[in-house]
Amino acid sequence: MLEDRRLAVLRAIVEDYVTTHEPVGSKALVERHSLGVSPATIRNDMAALEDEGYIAQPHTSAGRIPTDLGYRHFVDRLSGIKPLAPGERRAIERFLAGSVDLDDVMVRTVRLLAQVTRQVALVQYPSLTRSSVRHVELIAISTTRLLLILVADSGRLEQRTIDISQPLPEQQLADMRARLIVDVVGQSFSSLPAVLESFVEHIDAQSRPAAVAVVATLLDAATEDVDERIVIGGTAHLARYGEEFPIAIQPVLEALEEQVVLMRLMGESTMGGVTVRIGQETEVEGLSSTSVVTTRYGRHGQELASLGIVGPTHMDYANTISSVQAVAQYVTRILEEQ
Amino acid sequence: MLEDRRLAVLRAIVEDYVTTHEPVGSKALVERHSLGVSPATIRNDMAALEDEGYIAQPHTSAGRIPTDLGYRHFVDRLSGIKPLAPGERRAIERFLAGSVDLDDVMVRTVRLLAQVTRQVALVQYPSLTRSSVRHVELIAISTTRLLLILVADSGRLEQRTIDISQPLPEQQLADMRARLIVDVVGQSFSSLPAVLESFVEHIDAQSRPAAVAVVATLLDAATEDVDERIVIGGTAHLARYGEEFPIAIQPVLEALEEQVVLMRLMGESTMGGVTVRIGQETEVEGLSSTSVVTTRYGRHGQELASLGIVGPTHMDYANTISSVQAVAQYVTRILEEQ
DNA sequence: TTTGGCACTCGCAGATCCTGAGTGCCAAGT
DNA sequence: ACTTGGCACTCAGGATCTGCGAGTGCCAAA
Repeated sequence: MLEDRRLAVLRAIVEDYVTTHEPVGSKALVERHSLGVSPATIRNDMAALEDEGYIAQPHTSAGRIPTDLGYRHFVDRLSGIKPLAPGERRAIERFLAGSVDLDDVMVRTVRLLAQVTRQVALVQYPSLTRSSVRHVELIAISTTRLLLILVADSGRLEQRTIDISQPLPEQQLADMRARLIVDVVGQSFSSLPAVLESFVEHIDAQSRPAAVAVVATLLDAATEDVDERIVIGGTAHLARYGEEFPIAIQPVLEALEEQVVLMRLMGESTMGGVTVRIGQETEVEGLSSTSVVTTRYGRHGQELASLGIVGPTHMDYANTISSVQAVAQYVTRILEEQ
Repeated sequence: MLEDRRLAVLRAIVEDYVTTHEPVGSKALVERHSLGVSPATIRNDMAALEDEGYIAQPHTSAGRIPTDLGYRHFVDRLSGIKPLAPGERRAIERFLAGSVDLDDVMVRTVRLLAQVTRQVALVQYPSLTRSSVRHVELIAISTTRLLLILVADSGRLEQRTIDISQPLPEQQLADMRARLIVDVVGQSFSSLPAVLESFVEHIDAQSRPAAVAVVATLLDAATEDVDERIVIGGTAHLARYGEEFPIAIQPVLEALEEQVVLMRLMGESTMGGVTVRIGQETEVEGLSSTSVVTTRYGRHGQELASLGIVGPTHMDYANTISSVQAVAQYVTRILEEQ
């Protein structure tokens, strides 16, 4: 009972702070929520909550604001995910429907996510290692230069140019291409090293050197996960707070330009469900006063990559979480149609 | 003589303001520059310059700051472009050298440009309409679905999926692909509508519907310039000023998210040389207190697209212009090597 | 045309004061 | 064992005031 009320108080504080962005006091709390007790009682509870580290005072004689821990508790106890309004669902669907290719899907998704959540949005390109080869193409663009194109079933395209020491006769190139297609199409990218192990041996001794170069380049492209691409959008939303709140935008923008940081944020998502990292939990210097909400999206049950948002710790978690989840679902659906 | 000194004063004011970011007064001016006259004289000149609209006072009893017009005059009279330091040149070269594909070149370029100029950098992907077709590929990904891949000689890749009403026999697909390659490879994208006019007629009546769909999609992809992609980097530099100066970052960030705005900025560059748009000249609401410096880059003498930076009007124009130009030159070189 | 002199303006920084929201604690009430 | 009204206390933020000094415009003399 007593515990119950305390949690109700914490919840009320978070809710009020999220909407007003101002420290919330005991009196305001009882007025805005029907807690059925007097301010003095609330004050006792607040003192307790402060001792436990869920809320804090910016200074004496100001109201309380939730700490990272406070938000964490609030988020963990978030009952069900709010379903989106039908209008919103339709808007999302329409927004994504006209995409012509993967780049287009990514760009539209990031814009959509930024717009719906009114936060900075991040969308990671589908990982190659989790995709399969839809097609591979080998083209001569000069006598000593080949162009290798990889098409993933997720729609991702990769290209590499390959310098070969000696010209490769047309027929040999055609053979190699055919052989490559047979060996590789339909295989998962992660299995390519094994699949291609003996590739070179089946090639004419004469064009072995070229084959070696091709295999090396292909494997390089297929496993290059370090360089995964991430699209960012809605950075203008950062400035919206910027002026008024203790969020210096510069460190945030700087963090968002660090590929490494982004990969960490997007990569660590737990499988299934939505991951919320609050304040310090992001473990990124510049993001210590922001929260990161991510989830995975996929294709035919396979999880391909992550998307999510970055916003101030005092965001509307309930709505944000459901929006992120909804967008992920729709992207999944769109990708399956492609 | 008198005119000469006035211009020297304007120049001095711009230079001082650019370094200190504080209104500059007559006394400080004579101290920092060897103008050989007294402050009182300078004051007269300043009054004249103010009448002509080159400088302004934020308030009575403060120094003067240059107006857009003042910067414009200063920039127009910028003698020669400063060459970069050899160290800088080498750094640029090294930075770009390791690129594996076009995406990589674009991303590296935007980072480089942001880093060198310490401003927000913009890089536009090579325009399709100004490129030629290096290769075209047509792949069946299901019985009623084709994948069309276009490779531009600039390294750009485009893909489209095509739904066909009836399955297309393998041989027919191969024929169409071969025919397409013969007709299209080496042609400029802008000539494709003419080149493909009679394509359908040379195709078996049986697979005409598919051919029609393919041609339509191909032309659609080839002429879709509205949707040109632009990479942005270094937005964190905006915040560097942000707090201290009358640049509200939000409108700038918002402007940078508008595809239309970006296209206008990048598109209007005059051929050859560097374009500088100062303040209001950008003709973009949110960018009225920023300047935009752009230039074109290309490949084998052909201008493909633009790159440039966005920064506060009080930037170091001399250095910025030469950096932008230098980066454009190196990108051009790198693209030619690919 | 330049220059020194001089009165004038006005933004800014610092100091001071005041108000009110919000607290913690205590003693009384249930 | 909680809850509650009362009360003294704290302190951030806004309002007001003041003095300083940078910088100006103008004028008369060189």
